[in-house]
Parts: sequence; C-alpha cells; structure tokens
Amino acid sequence: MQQKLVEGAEPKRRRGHLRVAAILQTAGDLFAEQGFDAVTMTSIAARSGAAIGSLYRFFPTKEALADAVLRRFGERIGEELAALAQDAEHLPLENFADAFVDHALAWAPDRAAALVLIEARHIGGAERERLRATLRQRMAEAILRINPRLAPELVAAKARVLQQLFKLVAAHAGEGEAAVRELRALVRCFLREQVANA
Amino acid sequence: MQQKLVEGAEPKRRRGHLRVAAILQTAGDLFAEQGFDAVTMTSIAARSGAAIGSLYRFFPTKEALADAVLRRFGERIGEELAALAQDAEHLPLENFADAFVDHALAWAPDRAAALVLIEARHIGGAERERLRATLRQRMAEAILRINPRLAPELVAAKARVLQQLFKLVAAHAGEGEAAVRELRALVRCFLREQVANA
Amino acid sequence: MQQKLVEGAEPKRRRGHLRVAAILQTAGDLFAEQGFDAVTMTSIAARSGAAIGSLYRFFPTKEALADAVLRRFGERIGEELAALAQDAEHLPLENFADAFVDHALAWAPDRAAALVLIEARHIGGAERERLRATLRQRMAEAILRINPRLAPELVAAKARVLQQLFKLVAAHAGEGEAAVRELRALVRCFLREQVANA
Amino acid sequence: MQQKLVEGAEPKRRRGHLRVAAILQTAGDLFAEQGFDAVTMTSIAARSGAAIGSLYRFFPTKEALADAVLRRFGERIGEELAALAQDAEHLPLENFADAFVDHALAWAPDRAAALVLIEARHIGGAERERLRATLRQRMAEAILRINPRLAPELVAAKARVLQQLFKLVAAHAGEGEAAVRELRALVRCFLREQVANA
DNA sequence: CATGAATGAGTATTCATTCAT
DNA sequence: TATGAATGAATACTCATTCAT
Repeated sequence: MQQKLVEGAEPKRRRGHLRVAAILQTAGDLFAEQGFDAVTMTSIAARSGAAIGSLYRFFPTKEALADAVLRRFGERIGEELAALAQDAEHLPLENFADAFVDHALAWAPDRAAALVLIEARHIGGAERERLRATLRQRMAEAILRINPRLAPELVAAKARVLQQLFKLVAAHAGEGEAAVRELRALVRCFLREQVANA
Repeated sequence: MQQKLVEGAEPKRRRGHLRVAAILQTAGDLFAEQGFDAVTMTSIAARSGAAIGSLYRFFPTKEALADAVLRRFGERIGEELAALAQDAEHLPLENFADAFVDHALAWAPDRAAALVLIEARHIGGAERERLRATLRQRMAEAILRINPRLAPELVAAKARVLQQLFKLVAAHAGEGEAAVRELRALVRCFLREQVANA
Repeated sequence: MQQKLVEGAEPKRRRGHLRVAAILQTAGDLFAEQGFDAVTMTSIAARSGAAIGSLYRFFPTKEALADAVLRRFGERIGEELAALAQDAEHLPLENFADAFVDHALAWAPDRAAALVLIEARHIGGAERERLRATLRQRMAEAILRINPRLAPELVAAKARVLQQLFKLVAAHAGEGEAAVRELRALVRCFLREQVANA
Repeated sequence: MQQKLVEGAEPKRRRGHLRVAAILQTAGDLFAEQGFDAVTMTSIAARSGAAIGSLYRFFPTKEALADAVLRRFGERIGEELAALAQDAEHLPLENFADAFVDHALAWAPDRAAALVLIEARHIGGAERERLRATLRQRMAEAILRINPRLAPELVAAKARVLQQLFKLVAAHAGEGEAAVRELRALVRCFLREQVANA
C-alpha cells in the first residue's frame, strides 16, 4: 500500500553488517532451541542486542528472517559438501565414509535450526526447495565420483538415501563412541554395496 | 443427545470414549497438517464436533492434548513394533528387512503428527522420552532376536541406528519404486553386516 | 488461512445485542471525535465496557466495525429522509424547506461520525457508495414530488445539490438564529427557483 | 528562522526556501491523497527528495508540518479571495456569481489537502481557526461590496453561508455541465435574494 | 550542517483458557 | 454436565523522532 522504502536493504556500513550477522546467528540459535512459532521477534532483538525496529530494517518479516537464516545455512553447508564431494575421488571408500560421518557430526548443531525451519510450514517453499536441491546435488556428485557408470535415475535415488543418511548421522551427535562406530559401518556398507558395486 | 437410558454411567462412559477418540484423531490430523502452534483449540473442537468447553473437560491444556496424542501414537506403534520384533525370529533376514521397510512406509502418515509433536518444544519431555524408550526397546528386541549373542551396549547402539533407519525409511514414503529398492538394500545391508554377523 | 469459525457473527442472545449496540454507539462517537485512524480498538473496547476480544467477536477488523457504523447510520438516516421526502407532497414549499433545514440540523451530531468515515480512505468504497446512493435517491424523490415534470438528468443534478445543501445546513448546527434564517432562505430559494419553477 | 544574515547566508537561505517549498508541496499532495495519518514522514522526505533529518530541521513535528501546509494554503487562497472580493464591486451580480463558481472549481484540488487537515483532529485548532477567519473575512468583504447597507451581524451570518457555498461548489468539481449550471443558479439565487435585496 | 540508521512506544489482531448460563 | 461467549495477555509490525557519524 505504500513503498517499503529501504526496508530489507543490505546494510551499508560495517556496523550494519556485524549487526545483521549477529541477528542471523541469534535467530538461528533461538529457532533451533524453541521452534519457529515459539520464537518472538522481540526475543531475537533482545538477545542479539538490537532494537526491534532495527530487526525490521534488515528483515521485513519474521519469515524473511527465517528465510535468510536458511539461506545462510544453505550457502555454508553447500560449500562444505562440495569439498566433501571432491574427496570422493581422492579418498579410498572407507576414508570417504569416515569423512562423511565426521562432517555430518560436525554440522549437527547448525542443522538443528535448519531442520526446524524446513519443517515449519511458514517458510517459503522456495528457499526450502533450493536448499534441498543443493544438498541432493552435492550428494549426487559424490556418488557419481565413486561410481561414474551409474544410470542417472539410480544416482538420484541413491543421492536421496545418502542425504537422509547425513541427517541420520547428525541425529546421533553426542551419542558416544559405540554409536559412531555403528554409523561408520552403516555408511561404509551403503557406499560399498549400493554405490561402488551397484 | 440421548439423556438417561437406564442407569447412566455405561452409555455415558462409552460416549465419552468415542468423543475422546474423535478428538485425539482430529487433533493428530491437524497437528500433522499444520504444526503444533498453527492449530487452535477452537479448530480442533470444531472439526471433531465437540464444544470447546468439552475439549477442556477432557484435556486441561493444549499441551496435555498433544501429550495424549503422542501417547496414543506410542501405544499403537509400540504394539505394531512388538509384532514386528516377533517376526525377527521366524523370518529369514531378507524377509524381515522387507517387513521392516513395509512397516515403516505404512506408518509414515501417522508418523507425521508424532514427528511434529516430538519436534515441538512445548511437549513435555516426559512423554517424548517415554515414546523414544518404547521404540528403542522394540528395536533392541528385534536385534536380539536376530543375534542373541550381542553385548548389551552394542545392542543399545544398534537399536538407536535401527530406530533412525525406521525414520529414514518413513521419510521416503511415496517416493517410488527405485527409492524403495534402495531402502530395502540399505536395511538388509545393516541387518546382515552389523547385526547378524557382528 | 484458517476458517474464521464464528467471527463476526450476529449475536444470539439479548446481551449480545445490547453489547453490539453499545459498541456501535461508542465507536461512532469516538470516530466523530478523533477520526478513524486516531481511534484505537482498545479505546473503543474500554469506553464501551467490552473486552478487546469481545470486540473482535462481533467485528473481525477495525474496518468492518467502521463499515457497520456507517451502515447503521445509513439505515437510520435513510428512513428519516424517506419520511421527509413524503412531506414534499403534503407540505407547502416553504414549510417543506423549513422541515428540511430542521432535519439537517437535528442530524448534525450523528453526521459527524459518518463524515469522518466517508472521508477515511480505509473504509470499503462499497458501504460508502451505498450510503451516497441512498441519500441521493431520497433527495431525488423529494425533488420529483415537488416538480414531477423534471427530466431525469436534471433531477439527478439537482438531487446532488440538495444533498450538499443538507450537508451545508448540518455544518451550521449551533450557530444561532441569524444563521438558521439565512439557511432557510437559501433552501427556499433553491427549491422555488431551481425545482418548482425549473 | 533566520539566524545571522550577513554572509554566506543568501544562497543557503534560498536553497532552504526551495527545499521548504518542495516539502510543503509534497506534503500537501500526500495528505490530500492519503489522509493525515496514512502519510509517513519518511514518504514525504523520499518524495520531496529531502533526507528525513532535514525534514525535522524545518518542521519539528508532523503536526507542525501539517500546520505549515495549512498556513500556506490559507495565505494563497486568502489572496485569491481578496481579488475575488474586489470583483464584487466592478462586476454585475451575475458575472460575479459565475466568477465565484469558477474560482471554487479551480481551487478544488488544492482544497483537498486543506480539507483533510482541517478535518484531522491533530492539527492545532489555532491554525484551523485562523484559516476559517481569513476566509470568512474575505466573504464578508465581497458581501459588503455587493450590499454596503447590511448590518454587521447579518454580514457575518451571510458570510458563513457564502463560505459554505464555496465548499459546496468545490465538492462538485468534475461533475459535468448540468451540475455546474445548477451551482451557478444557486449562487446567483443566494446573492440576489439574500445579499443584494436583503 | 546533512544524513539515515537506530530506537521503542504504540497498534491491530489472535487464541488459550475460564465461567456464567 | 455441556456449552460457547467473554476475557486479556501476548505478538508481529509501524513510524515519529533522535542522534552518532
């Protein structure tokens, strides 16, 4: 009804950039702790040390903020997984499986916020789909590097499973040695039998 | 609607049971569709044909209602999984793996509500923990039936993985033939190498 | 996004009717005093003795409430003016002019709220247009009764002027004898020269 | 408003004047378009090309700005009406009536902003009263020129009516030939019977 | 002086829960 | 006992105003 003059603009000064980063971090933490709906914009503002008005200068709605959190997560994990996919070529299968598990465990804390937001029905499906597509793409790359002769539709199906395995491993973060050993074995089993020797 | 048949208690009690069941079912459906926070007590009442006041007679708070939904889910899947665990003794490993996958896929719709509620941080951790414990217990039984010589702590670790595999499979519901084949292979792989031959 | 169950429903009990009437009256007064935007739903609730939630049971938005105020005004003044238009037949021209002025002066306080709301850009044009059309219709009836031979397009143009004269007179409420005499003369002048002898 | 007008002040002062004029014009337009409350200081700044901070240098509050808009309108229409009042002496009654209607129609767009602000209860009654007094004064002058023998209190009452007639005519801007003819007749009727031959 | 980022009180609206009928 | 009208605390979002740069 009225032009949203600068709303949602990129911050122009360093202080703005720092503030945006702080807000995103805080928001991610809170979303992970309490879920999308339970988190109030006021609480995000308070915990990130910003005024409520400042929050809205950078993110015009709560959903836009959640979108941004998700996007930032997508960018960061996208890069990480690209590097991981690279490893699929150099590393022996066993070592790659271990690297895969290590990555998943390391990312577990950050995943929490992303999971909450992906599950939340409020978040624009666009951002969600983009993230999903990115992850699946990375998984497909890894699989193709391990076994380049696989048919495309098989790659797709296996990429989905591998992606779920990433989630599965992350869900075990902080469970102790025995659990990690089981996970390593499971991933190796999958990579050996369903990818390498498919 | 009917007031005093013969002596009151019995028919009333039955009516009450039916009403409670209807409410639980409706609530579960709505939670699955829209998430815990998005569902209003009013909408649950309306869709289940109860008055809002009646809702509060049976469940003193929204969280209590969610707890009850979760508990009912736990009871039902607990029984199902007990039966599944039984099969572990009679069936050859491959067939058990298939049965496991079939069960997980069949339960997928009902899982939706449970997942939403487990994720929701409002739900009393008690109910959540009880559900988790039940499921893990059933998984442990199945594993022990496949390989009774496993050490208890190993059984526990593997039960957790198996439980996550149940979730992983359920997450693939409606994904098509190729996906299901991958899942069957994955579960077989796990059962053969990490349970039977551990 | 979710069914608005009973929201905005007609009240079913007497208490509800009284409450609705009180709210409409209060809202009209406040709108007249302070203008649409300056009035808060909270202040309407407080002054009418209702809880804010009760306000929203009957009127789902602030605009809906304003619409209702406008509609009630339209209904009441519509009836009044219909009676006035009747008089155009029985009364001599001079007396009708006086009656016209008297009516306008009597309605002045109620007009304030209506004017504010008609001016407010938020109010649904539908309600506004309906009110305008009603008033113009009554004016046209009066004019036709005074001079039935007038061509339709002339009637329309003169009805608009007469309607504005109604407003003009109302704007003079509380101005004293001299002013009223001037107004009576003006209206007579208009009716005699531009309606009766046109 | 002027601080120390010795050196360097001139070009700055001129720039300031231009800027102030631009702001007043923009503010007037926006108030007319959207109403007092709906217009934001930010939007006025943006549309007038000024920084929000500059806006507040010239006008300490939103109401002060509205006051200034109203004052400027008063000054301009005051001059116009003074010229119109002059005509009352030279022109025959009929021609003066036509000039009156023409002026009112020509001023209609500018009136919009003034009307909005006069209606808005935020505006200091002082400015409002001053404007009203100016207009009534001009109308009284015109009336006295037409009929110098009228008693002062009659002049006052008739001036009020004439002022309302100005508003009434302005409200008909853009209504077509037939309407304008009616208005001319109405004004002539008033001037002839209630002023010239009173 | 000019700028526009930051502030936070204030607003419409929702919904879990209570309680009079 | 059943009902659903009433309650009001809580929440997302806006915008006049200030002040550090």
